[in-house]
Amino acid sequence: MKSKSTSELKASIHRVEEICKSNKLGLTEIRKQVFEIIVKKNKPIKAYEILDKISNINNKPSHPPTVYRAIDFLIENGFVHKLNSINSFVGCFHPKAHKECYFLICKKCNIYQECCDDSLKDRISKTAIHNNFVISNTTLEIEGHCLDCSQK
Amino acid sequence: MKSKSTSELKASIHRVEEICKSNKLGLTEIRKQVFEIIVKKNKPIKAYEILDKISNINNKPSHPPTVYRAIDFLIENGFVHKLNSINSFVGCFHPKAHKECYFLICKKCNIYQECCDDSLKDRISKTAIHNNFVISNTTLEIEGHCLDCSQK
DNA sequence: ATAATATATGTTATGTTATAACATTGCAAT
DNA sequence: ATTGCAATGTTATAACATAACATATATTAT
Ligand SMILES: [Zn+2]
Ligand SMILES: [Zn+2]
Ligand SMILES: [Zn+2]
Ligand SMILES: [Zn+2]
Repeated sequence: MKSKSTSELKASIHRVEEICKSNKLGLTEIRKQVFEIIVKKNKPIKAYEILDKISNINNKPSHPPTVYRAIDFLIENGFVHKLNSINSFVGCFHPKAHKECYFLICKKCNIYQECCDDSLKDRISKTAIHNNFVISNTTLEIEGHCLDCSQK
Repeated sequence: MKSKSTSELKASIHRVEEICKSNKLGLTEIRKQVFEIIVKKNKPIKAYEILDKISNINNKPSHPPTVYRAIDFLIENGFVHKLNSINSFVGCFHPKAHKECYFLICKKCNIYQECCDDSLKDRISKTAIHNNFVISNTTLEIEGHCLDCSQK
């Protein structure tokens, strides 16, 4: 459950800029700010915490729709994920590389780990097929304690 | 994605009563009412819909804490699951038989299917072990369309 | 360049989901 | 009877999210 280095964070931001440029996606100032806030936090972050930070950065109060719209854009384009079990958002460090990924979330220190496991994806899609079910979205979130926190 | 018959629903309610009796769990009137409302709905149900129904049943307004407390009791004892991706609750039809189960949720007709798949559980727990992670709770929710709805 | 169009943001208000805090009740053990 | 405990009632508010409409900014067509 390693945390991200500064260079990884910068690379992540740069990658999003590139993807938006080449796909003609409007990465506006607000959307960029929201993405940066999310990846720099490096832990699951809540919408209203983002709202506070945006307000501070721009020296004027922003409002919930501003933040939620930016989040929607980022999620739609695979740059950010929502963790439904904790109403929080995290940056994706391998956008466009996956459809389903899953998350280990430490309840104590709030650190998280995004994982991709093809065999897990396979099992899930086999189950879906077996049930004649067409998947549009998968939520797989594992809450518990990371090594550090479970040893304390 | 078959729906439950009346007898299955009754059996489910009866089973909870038995489990509570033998485990000395206080299945109070309100808790029982909430459980019945959830299983009879037979689709994911929202807390405030339960609240309305409880108020009607008892001919007096109930309040959110009443419902949320009952839900907490039912979840703690494995009788009910929360679907985090849609802020809704469903009855469990095999309580005590599992730790992790997962859900196929149709976005259109709102029907759901609870599944248990040992190989899936195994994969998840292997990932957790590999990451030195101690699981306390797993959320696996698959949204999409059921056979009927994807054919329409 | 100008107008038309689409996209994004600002703003106000409100809807939805969930919990904190404290009072009251009912019941069982001493 | 008194204490203790578990559950519920009650009031208020916290936390999360969106509807609706106004305004601004960027793109495109003329
Ligand atoms: Zn991702
Ligand atoms: Zn931790
Ligand atoms: Zn279950
Ligand atoms: Zn359906």
